[in-house]
Amino acid sequence: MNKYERIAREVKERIMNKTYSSDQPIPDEISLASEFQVSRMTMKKALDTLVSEGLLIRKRGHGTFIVKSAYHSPVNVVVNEMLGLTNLLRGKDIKNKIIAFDVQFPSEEVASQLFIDSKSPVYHMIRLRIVEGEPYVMEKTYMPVNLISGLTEEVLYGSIYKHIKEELGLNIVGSHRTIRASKSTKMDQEHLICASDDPILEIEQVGFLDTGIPFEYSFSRHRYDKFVFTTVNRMR
Amino acid sequence: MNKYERIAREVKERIMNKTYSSDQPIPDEISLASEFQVSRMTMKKALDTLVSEGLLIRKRGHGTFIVKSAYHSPVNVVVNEMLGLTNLLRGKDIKNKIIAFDVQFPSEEVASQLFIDSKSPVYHMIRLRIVEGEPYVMEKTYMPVNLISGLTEEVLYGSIYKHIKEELGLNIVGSHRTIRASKSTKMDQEHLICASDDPILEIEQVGFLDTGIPFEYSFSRHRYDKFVFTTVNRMR
DNA sequence: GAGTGGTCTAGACCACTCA
DNA sequence: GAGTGGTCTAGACCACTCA
Repeated sequence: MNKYERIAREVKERIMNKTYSSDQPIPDEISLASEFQVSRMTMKKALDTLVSEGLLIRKRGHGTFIVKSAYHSPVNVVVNEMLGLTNLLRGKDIKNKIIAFDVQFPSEEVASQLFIDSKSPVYHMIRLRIVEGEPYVMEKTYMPVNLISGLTEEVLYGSIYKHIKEELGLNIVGSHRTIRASKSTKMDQEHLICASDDPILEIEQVGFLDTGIPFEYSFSRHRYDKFVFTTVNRMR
Repeated sequence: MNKYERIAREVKERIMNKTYSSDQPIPDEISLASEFQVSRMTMKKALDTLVSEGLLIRKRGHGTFIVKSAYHSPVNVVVNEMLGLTNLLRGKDIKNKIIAFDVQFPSEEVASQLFIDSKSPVYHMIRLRIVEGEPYVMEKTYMPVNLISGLTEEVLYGSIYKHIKEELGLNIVGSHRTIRASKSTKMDQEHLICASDDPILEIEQVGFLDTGIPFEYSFSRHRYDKFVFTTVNRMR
């Protein structure tokens, strides 16, 4: 582990166990750098990671303060969902039901999001993810055939992300997401077993690889009572 | 403007106008640092800001790549909503309707989120924000009276954030948010003029100051057809 | 082995805050 | 004026990737 990661972990521990009181600033960068025997830049980097996690606030000329609401909740639960549901809910019983699986030419929208042309085929998949016997989310996913090869029903019953990482050796690094509320459709009601007036939390996502190339365009429709999305927002 | 900001802006411009092709990595750090006549650390910092905006991907031993989907959408539209609706929709005609405005002792949940005790009074406000004549969002907000003083109906008709910044001289720096889909209530239907089966996109937020102290706990209920939330997600 | 980005150092100067 | 964090430098060593 890097120095700054180790130090960030230690400082976080001190915040959480109240070694540092939230009534006053934590020690200044120079003192901390000296205590941990690192350069000031490294100390700053350690603190910056805690700032981006929403635990600390820094103010030039003033000091570094603990964000009181940091004590509350495990923050950013959902940021890891990019790992794939299989990974996010590791240890739970997850079953997949395949509702659709075919290959097609992309619509204009799909081609545009995946940066491919309209004659380049895509996989089209709809899966229902069932967690501990309860329907959780229905995912409609498009992936370019020439990038993500070898998808089979067997893969779809397991983890597509695992296939991409382990079989294809590709690195998934991020996504752009749009989150919205939506009315439930007949199809939602049937598969997610929800009432006609139950809303749906929809996440539209373009996932990309470490080459910057998009590999998936998907719509995940979640039961409104089983899913929330959390973020930390920091102004400049 | 700092060097790294100026350089980030220039590189972003080059990405957008296709000076750098997305088919191959952009020039390496050392070449760029030399071109811009800065140290490598500063060049790295400039590129890191573009990575966090979702425009670039970096891969050790390999290079720095353009994220193709970056060309698409203006990313992170909503991150700035912390500025307050008045600021976000600057130039539009925004009217506020005050549905409730009183002072009360906080519930256990409110006291806990605001880190105050249950005998410390809070403002309780419900406002309907009307944009260009159309109801847009209904906000229920709690603020500690001993921190955010001087709220009046006049302030509520304008911008509370402006009051906090300009009259009280406090600095708003961030928030923790939870986003969910919700059924519409009778009250939503009445004020947001929506149908009984229209869903609501709800954002629960704890906002905090540069001292780390929470100053607001709010629930914003948005019409599902007028609001989406966008994020950039990056794995480590 | 050559090229890439990641981390780290030991300093410097500066902007901002408070007294 | 003393104390704080923000930026910047000119180097160093390293881990990773590809050929």
